[in-house]
Amino acid sequence: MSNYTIVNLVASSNLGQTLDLYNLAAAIPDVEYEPEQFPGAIFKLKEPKVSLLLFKNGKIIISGASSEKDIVAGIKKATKLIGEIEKNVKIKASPKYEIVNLVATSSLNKTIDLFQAAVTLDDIEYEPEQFPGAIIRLYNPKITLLLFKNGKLICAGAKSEDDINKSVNKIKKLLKDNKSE
Amino acid sequence: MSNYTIVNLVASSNLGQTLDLYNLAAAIPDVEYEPEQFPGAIFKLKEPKVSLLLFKNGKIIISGASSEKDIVAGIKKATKLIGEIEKNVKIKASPKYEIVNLVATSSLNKTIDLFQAAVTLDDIEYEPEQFPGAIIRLYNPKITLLLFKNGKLICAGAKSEDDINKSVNKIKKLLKDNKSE
DNA sequence: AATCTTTTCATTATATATTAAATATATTTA
DNA sequence: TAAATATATTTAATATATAATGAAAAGATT
Repeated sequence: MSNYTIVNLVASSNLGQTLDLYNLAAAIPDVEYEPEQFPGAIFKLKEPKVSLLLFKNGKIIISGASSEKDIVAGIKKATKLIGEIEKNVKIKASPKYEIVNLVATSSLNKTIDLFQAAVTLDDIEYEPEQFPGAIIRLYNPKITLLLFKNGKLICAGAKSEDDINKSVNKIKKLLKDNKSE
Repeated sequence: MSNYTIVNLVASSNLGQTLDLYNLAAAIPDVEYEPEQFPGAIFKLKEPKVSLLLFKNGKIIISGASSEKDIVAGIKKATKLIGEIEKNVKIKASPKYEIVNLVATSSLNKTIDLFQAAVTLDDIEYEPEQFPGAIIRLYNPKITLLLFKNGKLICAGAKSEDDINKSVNKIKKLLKDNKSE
């Protein structure tokens, strides 16, 4: 089992009702809507601290949570506030949603020679001038890792915690012999 | 007496002989000369770690030292290396030089409300969007201070340590009543 | 059919911005 | 033609921006 910390969850859901985004933005101070800039309205909640993207067709995206609990709480709270304006929108006890992206941090607990890693591994990009971390792509599970020379890493694109576990274990194995002075 | 740390000394001196900068750059690897870019040649020493600007007329500028000892050592070492190329240049036991700028850091040991300082003091500029520190100009001695909200400050433009002492004491007095929450 | 727009989050390194001073060139402004 | 600014060197302080990753959504643009 690997050690990691989930730092961001992104989920999609559907309110099942069309939304009048202009109306919502006018009625709720925390809703920003600039259709010229982006077709979705932005709804920022303080507690739980998550951001929602609201679309005309009722689909929504929730991001910024670090647990599924906050995803659910965020959907419920937003639904409640939206429901006060748009009468057709109802709060559900167990809103359906799908986790589309999970971002986590972890550490190999040793410094890494990224130049060496760049020649040892296959799907790795390392351009220190452009970005200080190396970009490693794994294909099963399909996730992308950002690896830094102090051994800290970011795992992005996971659909489940199992994906994170597998990829952290995989990269640990791949870099078992990486030695930095 | 105030607490401060000298972080940079700039001094000017004169070798008393004209220099062939092209020749020096060709003979000494650490001398860079690009007349299109700057009329002086740049001579970087590792020990002591100082940089010298060499001009055709023999005048030189030494910067990067944190003590006069390093200024003297830097002039002697550079003179020796230059003397091996330019035979007229001689090493002096006590080279003459003038300290033209002294930069020091210090601290008021308390956080400062820079917005409040900006309205309380006279010759102060504070534009946080542009630079996080406030710029304070003192006229006797004529030095400029950069003051940060954590109380740390930089004193630039001093000709002597006495100038630093006086200005740090002065700003301490001026900000005696500045209270930050 | 791609790519851009926006939101979130961790990570790290680098760049920017500012100050003073001397030096000596070129360029720009008045 | 005189004065001012640009070039380059050094040094501390600090805040902010950038770079890159992934994913969904629905528009506009290429």
